[in-house]
Amino acid sequence: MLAKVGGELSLASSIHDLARHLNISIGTVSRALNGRADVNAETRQRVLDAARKLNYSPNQSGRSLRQGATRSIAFMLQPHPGDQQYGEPFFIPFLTGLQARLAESDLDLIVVMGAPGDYQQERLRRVVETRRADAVVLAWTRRDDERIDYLAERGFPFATLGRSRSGGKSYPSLDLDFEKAGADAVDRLVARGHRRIAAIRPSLDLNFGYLFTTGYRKALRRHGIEVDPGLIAQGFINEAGGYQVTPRVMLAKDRPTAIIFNNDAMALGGCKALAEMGIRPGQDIAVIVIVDTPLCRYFSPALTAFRPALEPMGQRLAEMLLAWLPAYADPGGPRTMREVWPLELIARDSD
Amino acid sequence: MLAKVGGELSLASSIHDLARHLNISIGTVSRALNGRADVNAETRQRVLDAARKLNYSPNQSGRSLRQGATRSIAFMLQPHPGDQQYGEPFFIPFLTGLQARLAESDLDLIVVMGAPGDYQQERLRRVVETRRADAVVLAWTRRDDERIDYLAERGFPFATLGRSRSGGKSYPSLDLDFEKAGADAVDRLVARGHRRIAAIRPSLDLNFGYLFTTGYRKALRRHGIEVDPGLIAQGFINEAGGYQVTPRVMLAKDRPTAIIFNNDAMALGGCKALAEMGIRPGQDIAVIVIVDTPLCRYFSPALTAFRPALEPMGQRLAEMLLAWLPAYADPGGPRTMREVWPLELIARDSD
DNA sequence: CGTTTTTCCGTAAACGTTTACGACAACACA
DNA sequence: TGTGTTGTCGTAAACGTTTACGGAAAAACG
Repeated sequence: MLAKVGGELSLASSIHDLARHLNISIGTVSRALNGRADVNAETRQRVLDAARKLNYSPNQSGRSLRQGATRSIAFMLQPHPGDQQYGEPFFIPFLTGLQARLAESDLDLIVVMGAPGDYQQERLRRVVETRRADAVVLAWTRRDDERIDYLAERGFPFATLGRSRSGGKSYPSLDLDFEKAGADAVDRLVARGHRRIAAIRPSLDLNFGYLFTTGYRKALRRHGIEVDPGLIAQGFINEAGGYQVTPRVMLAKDRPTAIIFNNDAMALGGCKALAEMGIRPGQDIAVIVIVDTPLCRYFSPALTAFRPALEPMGQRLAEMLLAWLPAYADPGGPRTMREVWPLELIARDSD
Repeated sequence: MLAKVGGELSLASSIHDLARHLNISIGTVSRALNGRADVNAETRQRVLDAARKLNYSPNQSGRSLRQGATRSIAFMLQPHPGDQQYGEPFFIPFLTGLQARLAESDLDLIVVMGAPGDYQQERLRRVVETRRADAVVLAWTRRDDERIDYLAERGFPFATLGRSRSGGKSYPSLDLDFEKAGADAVDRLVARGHRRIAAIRPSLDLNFGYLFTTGYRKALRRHGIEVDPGLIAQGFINEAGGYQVTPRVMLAKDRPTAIIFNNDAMALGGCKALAEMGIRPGQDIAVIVIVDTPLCRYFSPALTAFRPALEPMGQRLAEMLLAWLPAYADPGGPRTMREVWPLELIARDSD
């Protein structure tokens, strides 16, 4: 039963309409709807029925204002400088999980993207200061991340996908064990007889690049292999980066017999460069990718890669974040500070 | 100057604080901030200065409630049934453009994703009925799209990325000319001597799949080539779909000498299948992809593909949508109904 | 039957804005 | 001087909720 107002279909039916229709007060309607105890069972049923019939659902702006909570979480997708369009298939399943869990608690997901090179300080401020979201989720944390400093100082709730060096602050974070993956990749290659192993990675400023490199170096040393700086190359975290940079390690005095890519996009670009040099992954050189995507599986040859459980991670981080929000979780409940998830090796044909 | 309240850092400073601090009324403060004419120039300056000093920005919930507008737009990312995780690198640049333009008008972007197979009717209803967004952007429109019917019937503002068959409704939409791209691909292949041209596409229910197929068929007939159903295969719009389905057309009595893929992901899967059959794209068979991504460029051989201008499209659709929203545009301004953008051929090495 | 407790509901304030309205002073004009 | 106009600002209502509080009726208890 939508009211016709001035010839236009009125979308809104307010709690007042409902109350008037039922001949009871709006207070009672609200209490009935929100499952409060002090309302007669029969009354509640009548309210529920009427709400369904009148197609009523509470106006979110009204609720937000009254409760001081917007029921939405902002996800800050910070592009890496130098990154181009496309990219980030990585985030889609993560976001799927995140959004699914938030939706369960009736929370919306606001996505804030920045222009490349924009470090989002401004956009973040806007979200925080205008109270557009109850909390934010940060992705692609940097080793020193000013966003974290800002939020922590403000006391604004947040969670991060990825770790950061900034110490002393307490907030939920979820990360992948890039260090172990880097080490595992080396172990696997060494076990297969490789000694000259190259690494293609993004800026160390991106914490996962740093972690990966750390694992790579440690494992090499553990095997008594000297780390050759000529076998480590840094590029933009995309196809172009891998393409540009891979030839450098291949032109080292003593050619590597294996390459570890920190990223599927870099691997794709790198393999392109290899192909142009007449070098075939899986035959002439071993290739391992740290973050698996469908690309790795369907590339020819299929690329051995370390797979993250992205969708469950999204769900989990939402869970962790909610536990920190007094409005949505009981304050006494358990609150997890940080979790580091493993990457699962998917052995394929490239190494 | 943040006020300490009960030992906790108070994030909010309301318009009342500002007014008290300046010894003027909140009405004047509001008018000054919103650039109304009836406020003294000096007073306005004082307000602006104080707002900056006190770090004030208006609470969005309060504004929303009063103005009846949430200043946010919801983007519905509807997964195709059968689609898996990852996927949709396509949407990232589109979203980047969309969000950039919305941010210019101080609008936020809410992203609503659905579980695979979930047609989002429910999620859409929630957004509309709880007034969480002022408008909705639909993606991956289907030939008959119930979401469009729902929104149009409700009179809720929306725009679509992609066309739909549903007639008589007026709303802004932006689409790519898949029909022309399909035809152009055929033309190009025919010009290069091909007569047996296969097409790998998703369900015809997805409108772009339908449009592509239409263009493909028309062009073939125009060249006097009979359309062979055995050369058309339908699969899920992802790598697995292309992989599963491509062998079917290759096993036709009279083998195709060229394949057009409707999608980069399907192309990747298809090329994998081809590789396993010992068929090399660019040498043993010509391959063209309709929607270009970095994958096409960095694949070996680089895939000839039709490229969309995704980021500008995102901006444009935001623009078109805003023109339809009385709250954000002057009602007399020009309103565009539908635009169809071309896909640019990027000739590479696969055909 | 009187008192206390419980059950249920209405009243009204509050959240932070924006804005219609009116008031007042200053100014212009005749 | 009287009247009209303009410029500036304060007052208060309104947006749609939730919730603290109190009150009336019903139930429980002695």
